[in-house]
Amino acid sequence: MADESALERERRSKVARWRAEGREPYPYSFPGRVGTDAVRAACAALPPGQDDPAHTPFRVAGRLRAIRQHGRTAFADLEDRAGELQLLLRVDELGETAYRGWLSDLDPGDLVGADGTAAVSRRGEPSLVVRTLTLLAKAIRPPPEKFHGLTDVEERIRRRYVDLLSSPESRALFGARTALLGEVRRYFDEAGFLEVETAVLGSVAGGAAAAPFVTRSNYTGSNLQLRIATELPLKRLIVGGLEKVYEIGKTFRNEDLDSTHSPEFTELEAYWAYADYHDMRRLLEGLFDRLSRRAPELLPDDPAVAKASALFRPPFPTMDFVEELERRSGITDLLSKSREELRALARAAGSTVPENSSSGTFLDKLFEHYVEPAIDRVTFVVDHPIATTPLARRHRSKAGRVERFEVFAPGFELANAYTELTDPDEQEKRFREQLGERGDDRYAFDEDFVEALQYGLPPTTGVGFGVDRLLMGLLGKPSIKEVILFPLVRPRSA
RNA sequence: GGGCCCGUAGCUCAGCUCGGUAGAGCAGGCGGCUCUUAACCGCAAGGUCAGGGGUUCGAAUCCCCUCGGGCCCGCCA
Repeated sequence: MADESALERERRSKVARWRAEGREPYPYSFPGRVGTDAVRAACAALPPGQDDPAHTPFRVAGRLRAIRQHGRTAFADLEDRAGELQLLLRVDELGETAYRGWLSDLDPGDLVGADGTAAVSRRGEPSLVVRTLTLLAKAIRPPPEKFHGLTDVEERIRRRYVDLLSSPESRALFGARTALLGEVRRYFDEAGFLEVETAVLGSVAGGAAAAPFVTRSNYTGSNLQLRIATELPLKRLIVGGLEKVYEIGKTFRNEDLDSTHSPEFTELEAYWAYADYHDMRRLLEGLFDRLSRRAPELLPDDPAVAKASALFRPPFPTMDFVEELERRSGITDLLSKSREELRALARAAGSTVPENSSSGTFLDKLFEHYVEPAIDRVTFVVDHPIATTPLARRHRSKAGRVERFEVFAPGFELANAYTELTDPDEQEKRFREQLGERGDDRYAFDEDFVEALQYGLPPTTGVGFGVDRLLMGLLGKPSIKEVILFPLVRPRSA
């Protein structure tokens, strides 16, 4: 890569030639252009082989994808965000000198503007008969091969811009991501939730069990952590009387990247005062229903999307965590098992989690082993044992359980919701229990949060879910990297 | 952290099993062609075979190490 390729030399010499002729290969602007869809629309009324008799002028701009020369006529495909449009270059329109000049100076990948009139080719392709071309930026590097594009996963991630410029499908996918996020926002807004932004940097990352990224503040002279969840600040806002809040933002966990985990991911959490987890379930079901209808509209050409998003249409099956686990594993009386017994059962199921893990971890491992592989549709798993989380409220009728549900898609967990624990004294006790059982200082005891609860947290339900995973599920993508524009990669070796 | 697999021209790939000194398509160059759309036809050009080391008369090919990536497992919500 140190030496530029012969291709680049060739393209640079074209830039030099351009400048030598007093023309700017990288102009400042190109006002007045319309989308290629406007020209296609004007072509809709024309029969094959016909130029627009009114000669209505159009100005378009975009990237050249392919150039097909036929001696005294040539075709070029111009692509903008609205789609692709065929440019028709004729010696008769441009004159011999200009025609030859353009064909020798232009390459696939160049950004060009074109002025001309609508026409439909004899083969029926909507086209623009070009009167004037303008070079808007010369591409020194050639685009990927026109048919296969960029296929190497690493290259698609490291140079996402090349993936995007060469793949309309990729652009459509990330466009759909933004549109679906907009749909999520509208849904929560319409339901009366206030979108808020809480701090990414703080002295203690809490609300989940995960290793944080640590950074340093020059101002305070102390270490700061990047948030691992937004749960605790959002509940403080409920204490503050905001009643219904949600946040969509990046959350950071200092872990490996794999097909369902990314060290930085987009999380949505929502908290709703005076409601419980049954209400939250209904709210989420409505959201899933809406997204499952929207996704195939956004990507109508992808059959995988239609199939995957159909899984997000209600009604959803419900699984009782304890009953389902007992049924599938043959274990009886699960809730009365000691930590040692749970550890032995987890080991027997093939788990290698450390000796000193908590009861909750062993229960999670058992569920993961016996139940998760059997989940083949979007499923609500409900009423987990208390030991699995310190933040959910005890179940009002099932002993030894909390009011919690998790949503599972085939292959991964999507969402986690509770009727929140609001009693400050029990919250403090539960924090201490987890801390004591695990002896792990990553479960930082957030005293200020307990103090906030002492001012009074109304009855509240809350949910958190990974937006990237939701998109994977809706769009049928097997890897989280497919739905994140710039996933973390190691630096390339020197 | 463990296992398996991959890295060849700007891009997409073949060659590696069984060692003999690198091949195609696209893109680019030159020439031809007034309706193509993965346009077509002809000619010429294009390579630190990821990097380093080893075995060998000879290494893209076999062995070892390093880097980057993929998949699975582990860890981690």
